[in-house]
Amino acid sequence: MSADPDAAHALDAQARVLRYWESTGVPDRVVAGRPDGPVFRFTEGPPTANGAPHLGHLESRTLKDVQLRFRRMRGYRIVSPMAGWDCHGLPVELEIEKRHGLKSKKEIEAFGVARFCDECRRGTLEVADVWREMSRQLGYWLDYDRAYRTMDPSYIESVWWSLKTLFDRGLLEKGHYVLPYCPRCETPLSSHEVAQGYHETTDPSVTIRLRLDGGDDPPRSLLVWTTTPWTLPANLLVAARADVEYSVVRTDDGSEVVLASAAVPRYFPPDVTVVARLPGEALAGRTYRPPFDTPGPGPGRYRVVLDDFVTTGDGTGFVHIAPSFGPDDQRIGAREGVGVFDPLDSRGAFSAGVPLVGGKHFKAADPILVKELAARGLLVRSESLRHTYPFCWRCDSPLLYRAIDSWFVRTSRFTPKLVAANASVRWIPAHLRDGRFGNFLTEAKDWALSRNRYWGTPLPIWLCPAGHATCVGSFRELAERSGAPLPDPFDPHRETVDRLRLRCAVCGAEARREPYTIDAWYDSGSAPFAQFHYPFEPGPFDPAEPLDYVCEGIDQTRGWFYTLLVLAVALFDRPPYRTNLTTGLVLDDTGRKMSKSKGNALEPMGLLARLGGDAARWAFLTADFTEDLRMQEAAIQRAASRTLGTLRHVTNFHLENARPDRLPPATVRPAAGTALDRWLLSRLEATRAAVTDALEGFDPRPAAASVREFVDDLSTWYLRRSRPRFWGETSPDDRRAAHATLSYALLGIARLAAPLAPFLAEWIHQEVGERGYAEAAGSVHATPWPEALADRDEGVERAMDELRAVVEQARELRQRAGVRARIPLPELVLLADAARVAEPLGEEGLRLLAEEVNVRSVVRAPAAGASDYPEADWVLRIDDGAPRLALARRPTPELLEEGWVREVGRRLQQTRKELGLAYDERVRVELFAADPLRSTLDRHRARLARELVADPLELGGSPPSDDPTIRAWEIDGVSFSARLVRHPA
RNA sequence: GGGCCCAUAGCUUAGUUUGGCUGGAGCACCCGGCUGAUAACCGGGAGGUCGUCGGUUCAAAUCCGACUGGGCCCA
Repeated sequence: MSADPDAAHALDAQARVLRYWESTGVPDRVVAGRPDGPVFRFTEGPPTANGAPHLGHLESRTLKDVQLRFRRMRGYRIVSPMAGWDCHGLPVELEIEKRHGLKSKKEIEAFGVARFCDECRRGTLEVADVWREMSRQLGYWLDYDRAYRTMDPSYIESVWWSLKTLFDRGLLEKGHYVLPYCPRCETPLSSHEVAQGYHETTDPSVTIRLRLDGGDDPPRSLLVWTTTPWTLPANLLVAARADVEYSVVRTDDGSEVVLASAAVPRYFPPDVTVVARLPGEALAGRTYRPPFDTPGPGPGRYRVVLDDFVTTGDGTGFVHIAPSFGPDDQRIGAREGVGVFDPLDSRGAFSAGVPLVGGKHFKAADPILVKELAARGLLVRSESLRHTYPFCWRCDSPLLYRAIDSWFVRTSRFTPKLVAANASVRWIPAHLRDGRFGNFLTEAKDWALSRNRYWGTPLPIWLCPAGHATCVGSFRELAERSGAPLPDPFDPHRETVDRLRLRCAVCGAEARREPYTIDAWYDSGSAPFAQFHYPFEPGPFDPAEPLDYVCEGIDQTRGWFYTLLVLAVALFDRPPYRTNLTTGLVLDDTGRKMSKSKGNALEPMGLLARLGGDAARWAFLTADFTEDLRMQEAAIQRAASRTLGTLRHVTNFHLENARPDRLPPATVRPAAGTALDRWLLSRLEATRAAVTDALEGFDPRPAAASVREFVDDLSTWYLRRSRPRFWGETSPDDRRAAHATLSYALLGIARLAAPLAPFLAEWIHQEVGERGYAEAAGSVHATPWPEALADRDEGVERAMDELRAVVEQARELRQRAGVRARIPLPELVLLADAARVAEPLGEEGLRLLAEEVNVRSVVRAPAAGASDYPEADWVLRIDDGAPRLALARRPTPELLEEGWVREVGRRLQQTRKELGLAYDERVRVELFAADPLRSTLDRHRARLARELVADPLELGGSPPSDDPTIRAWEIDGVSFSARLVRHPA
């Protein structure tokens, strides 16, 4: 599967762990936490049930899982661990439309609403298995078997309850307002849906003139700029601004045009003749000839009105007003009493009666109308403009703003409460609270809730002929008001509820349902209570308590994070969540947004299959996930193998040593052993404290960093300096102490890393702990979070840091002395303040130094001076003018000889390894060297033979030439060679 | 037009909250060393206008202002 051996090991271990979890039911047992523990409130933001997961989902799910695993180990009960599915809305409808070739609502109605909804219901969870498998391979534990679904009758009933609550509080009302509208889907969208779909586009940018009525001589015209020529047939007014100065300019053809003085340079050369200047006020009330002769409403139209929304930043200082096609237009139209005129049908086509463009789609009308304006001499300038424009977030059609009947949640009535609730939320990163999200709140408009669609939670409102609205808050109420029992089972989607006629709650007349569904974002915002069928069934939902933790991508600030807030405040008068962790976007390695259409998307399932879940998690945990993240597979692999791979190797090393001798793991804190052991255990405890603090604070970055530092220390210092202890080269007791310390540290770090890298942690826990993957209770994820793993000894930690710094400096001295590391030198002297280095480690500290630097002895000499160490015999490290370290420059003849034996032995050991010999397997060795090396080796023949398990070890002067089985080396100008032959089995 | 975030070596980045010793580290590169777990590790080298300009200060990567570039969101 993967070419990388480290990834291959990780995948093997992961597969083993998954088999164990699944065969013993570990996740089922652990996922909800401790039943009697304190409650940790969480809700999984429901993904759209028919979209595939992308890398951003891996990121937020990693961050969710880390926190949930930590809380479980801390003894909390997770409310709730349920997965969730967002089943309703356009995404599903579009898929079904595509599948059946349906192109409009008319065709859907012909297809049959009941049949259509049925198809949607069946089509909604088709990708659930992919999500489940992604979670499995990422190690994201959720309860998928009891996942909540926004289309379930119980869920819908809870949503109805909440709608009725809003209705009774006067927060759910009908209005006729200009809204963003998708002509393809034939439905309005809410502002947070629109927010998902802005992108760059090119539109016409035309300036036309509108001839003013009256006796001007020469005739005067207003210059008007628009990027939506198709709205000109609906023009009813032109707006100017009272306090802006306008200029009357003479044009080449002798006529005069009026425009804001600030706009003159954009349209005319500097030497143009300005006939007059006047304030906008002076133009109020003037009438003009409309651009197109279309039958519009009432009197008062086609005149200049004043409004402060007019700016001169671009355009001409005159704004064409079509009250049906813009929020400001609507407001001004209403104020001026000209009503609205909407020549478009529900699909965005002009009605048949409109000249020139009758039956044409609004976008198709643009060029036709521009051409006509040109023909009539009204077109002053025609360009195109590149700008951002909203498109339908699902079907990508250009939206239009139009006045439409719609039901609203009156969020603008409680904006201050939204702001206050948000103020108490801990946002990570913190700037979102008052920045991007807070900014959005203060501008919050009413929430356009209703959708003119089919597959969604039906709006539970019935209208009687007198216009009284009856909102139904439960199935029981529905049955009572309809006067007949509901079918059993009852599925409250359009095909059933549309048929029901109710008794009006006000006048008792027959009421029909308002034929709308609701925004699917309302469904998902209801998840904290609706997943429990609140308030109809007893359950763990507490209306007084916010969620403790939510975590999603930044795109949810206008989506789920927002709807959670609105509903929590409107229904329960409290914040929705205490901590909100928001991730940035996941970008490709060149910093572009990943998208399937660009072909630059790293596909999450492939990534997981190649690298494993822990590697993917580690990449997200060690990066700054609050920023946009560039993801490169090679970088993920590198980051993961640096820490997780090293930890895996340390574990393997331990197992290779422990198993042949059946040394049991230390499951309780080992008794105080050597300084090195005490140091490692103190570091383990320091790591425990750091990881605990970080995860308590909901930020896993410092936790992952602490684990990485511990693994570095474990591998590059503890193990490196302890090796001979594990071979039993010290004493049996010391071997046991080293083994106990290492196994205890591995079991400890496994528990600390369990929330971060659950597969590796489980593997270590099982392998080192010798649990045999036998029972669910033995899982590392079922163990309590460690309270104290060892005694912290900061004195020892500091001392070891000092000692390691001295080692590095001594190595530098050795290099300056020009003596290879394998040749022992007689002495290292610690001078001045260095003489006190690592004192808490006692004699052992000096021994560690001696071994690591390869000197016979290390001595402290606080009182000595530089003159005691002449340069002929010593290399000195001098800091601030004073010598700190002195290293004897030359080996004695005996040390030199010993060093050469080690050099040769080392090369032969390497050859043994390359031949694939087991470390205790005998080998036939012929060694060739000239004097004086030959006689040196001869004197140490017995020792060499023992270390190499050589039988026999023969020594010759010069090798037979041209024998390809002979290996030759040269060190510092001295040559030797050898032939190793394995004994026949 | 408005809001928010970001900018440190070829790449990834620590340090910015609370101004203070020669701005650390990893990858890659060059030289050398070490290695019976390791794509590990160790020493040395090369590589930085800390985006630009200005201000505050004894002292600015850090605080303030303006600008440039990138990203996200809104209108």
